[in-house]
Amino acid sequence: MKSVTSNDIARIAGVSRSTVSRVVNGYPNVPEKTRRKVMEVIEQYHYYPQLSGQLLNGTPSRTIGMFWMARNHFAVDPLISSFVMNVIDACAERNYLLLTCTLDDINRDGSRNFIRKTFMERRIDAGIFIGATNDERVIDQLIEMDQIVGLFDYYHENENVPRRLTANFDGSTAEQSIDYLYSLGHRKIAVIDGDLSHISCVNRHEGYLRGFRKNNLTIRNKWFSFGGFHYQSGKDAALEMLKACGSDLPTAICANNDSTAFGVYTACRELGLRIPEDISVIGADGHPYGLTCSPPLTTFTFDFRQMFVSLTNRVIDTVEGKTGVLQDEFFPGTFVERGSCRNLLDC
Amino acid sequence: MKSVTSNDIARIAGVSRSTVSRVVNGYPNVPEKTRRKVMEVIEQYHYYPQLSGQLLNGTPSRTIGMFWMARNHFAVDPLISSFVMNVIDACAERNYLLLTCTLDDINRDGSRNFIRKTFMERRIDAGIFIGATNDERVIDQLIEMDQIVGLFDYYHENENVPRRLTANFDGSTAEQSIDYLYSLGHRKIAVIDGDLSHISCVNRHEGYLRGFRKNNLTIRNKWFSFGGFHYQSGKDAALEMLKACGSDLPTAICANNDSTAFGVYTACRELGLRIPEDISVIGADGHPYGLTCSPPLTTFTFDFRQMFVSLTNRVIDTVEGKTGVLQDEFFPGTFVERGSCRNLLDC
DNA sequence: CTGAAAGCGCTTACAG
DNA sequence: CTGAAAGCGCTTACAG
Repeated sequence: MKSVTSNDIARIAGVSRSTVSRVVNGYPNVPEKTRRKVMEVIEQYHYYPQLSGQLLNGTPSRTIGMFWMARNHFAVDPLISSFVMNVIDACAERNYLLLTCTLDDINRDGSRNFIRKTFMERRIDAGIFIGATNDERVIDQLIEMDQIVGLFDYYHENENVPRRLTANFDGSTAEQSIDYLYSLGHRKIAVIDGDLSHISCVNRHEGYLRGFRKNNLTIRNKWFSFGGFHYQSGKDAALEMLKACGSDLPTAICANNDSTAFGVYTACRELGLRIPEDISVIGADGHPYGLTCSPPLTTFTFDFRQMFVSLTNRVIDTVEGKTGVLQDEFFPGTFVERGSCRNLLDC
Repeated sequence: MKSVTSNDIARIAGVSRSTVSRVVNGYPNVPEKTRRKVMEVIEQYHYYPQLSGQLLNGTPSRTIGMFWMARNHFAVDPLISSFVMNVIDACAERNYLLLTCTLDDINRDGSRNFIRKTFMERRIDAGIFIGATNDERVIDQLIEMDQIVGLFDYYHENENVPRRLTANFDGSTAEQSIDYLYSLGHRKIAVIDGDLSHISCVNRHEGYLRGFRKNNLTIRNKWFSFGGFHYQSGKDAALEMLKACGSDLPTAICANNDSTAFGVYTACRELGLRIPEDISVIGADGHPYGLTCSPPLTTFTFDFRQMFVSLTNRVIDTVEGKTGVLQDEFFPGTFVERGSCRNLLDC
């Protein structure tokens, strides 16, 4: 089916293509009578201007990109899956579309090229990245190429880099985790760190260290172990760490995030350790499973909806040339005491 | 920054735009030496052909649309949020992008117009719909306009409508729910139906009725109540129904889906009814919360990842002109017995 | 093997 | 208020 063009509408309505364009774009210099005549034909023939012609004339695409730096990996996690819905909603509220894809392996040049291509093709007015490591060079390249980039959990030494918007976790929750456990009488505290190529994990790592020092706690190497972001890595790291401890077990474990904490739960169960009777666990994120797991997980919740809605709006503000847009934003965690930490002072 | 065009590349490489185009598109009739020369210039200047020019010549956009028939509504549900990640992954595997948006109110003409516009602008090669009601007329309009449409949970009287691909639930799980409860000795069974403007809910409703008839159970009006898709509607419907029952309570409740079942849990808790001691509950879907809620929910699980990956692939196959694509697919549920149904015959 | 030319559908000064 | 014309960046017959 040949689609109807502005030429067809112009011919049928008895005007020029210029006038059709003026009507479509709502320009004021068209008398009401002409406007009505043209609109009637447009509606009758279901005319919609094609994107290609508009793009060619520099009209913005009103589309935001969203790039996931891994594939077949996020759908299993309800928390991470919700991120994209938040961004979709936020875009839609501003009358933008979201164009998104997962990258199969960001370390392949093909993936980086694909990202650059999506920007340079002018498919999108800006792009948001999830899961970019601290040293991802494609980010810098895009900024150099004058592209607008939004980053979730991304390292930056310099604030206020033009066209770069960030949303990050306030890392002080890690220190507060140690304080809290200390206040419950815990002195032998282990840590399951996350993947330190992500800034949130680095910040939390340093927060744990501050907490240890502040409370004069011994930092034992064998109680520090490195996980990732996810359930399985938390489970593996906890199993390895707890087995290596022999009988000299920690009384509490700080997990880098809630998904990791759920892995710690499983590891403890496999080793016959009860939570919180034998060992306490504290997480960070506010994963929905934390409410219903057994025992419910004590953690710090973050308002992810707010984080993504704000980031998306700041990206769109920048696209639209607004000034004074807040470029770098840190979001605080809220402590939620549930049932996974034992008070040793009650004994 | 003025972006570099095929004209620039042609000039610098000392060839014509035609040759640049041939190199970019990998046509065979370019000698290796010319190809290398042009590729060098392309890489040096970071040249990427703009979408607008290609679109204008009829090149497909390699983009699939995904429309959510409600806004600010899905992010709260981890099951529904995962749908989009599955589609994103499936598109990415085929080297397609996903363009998606939520509609604020499908009953406004503006929303329908926005959908038509997104297709007609040629932004997308096809579109997938989530949450369309049985009688959504924009679907028929799109098919009439030769667009390719993928539908999740959508009614159809006629099979094999050209360019229409569907993914639906096998509705027999509802009948099996009744059979199962009957086998446990339940005779007083209530039903919380879903929103009957969605075909899955209609099919389940009819399945329940078949189950009642088959097992010679009385269908009492006051035990049939109508919820929606979500937690709150399930809770409200259950509260109303249970209060109306007075002392003549059902021994079991079939919830249209798991989210509704969780609402039933809350309603029962508020009324001081224990599950499964006082009342049994069975759901359908395989919601992740069903594993960790208390008691774990007996349900029928569906392989949503498979449903969405298959639907996406069939849509893309159709876009690419493959023949013999399976148009209408039903997916079976798998019974998973957990802890929410009591065996009355054990007493 | 390769270039000149036409054309895809739109918008925007420009001229009237 | 409105039309003719130029131009946006690409691809594709066509001619050589």
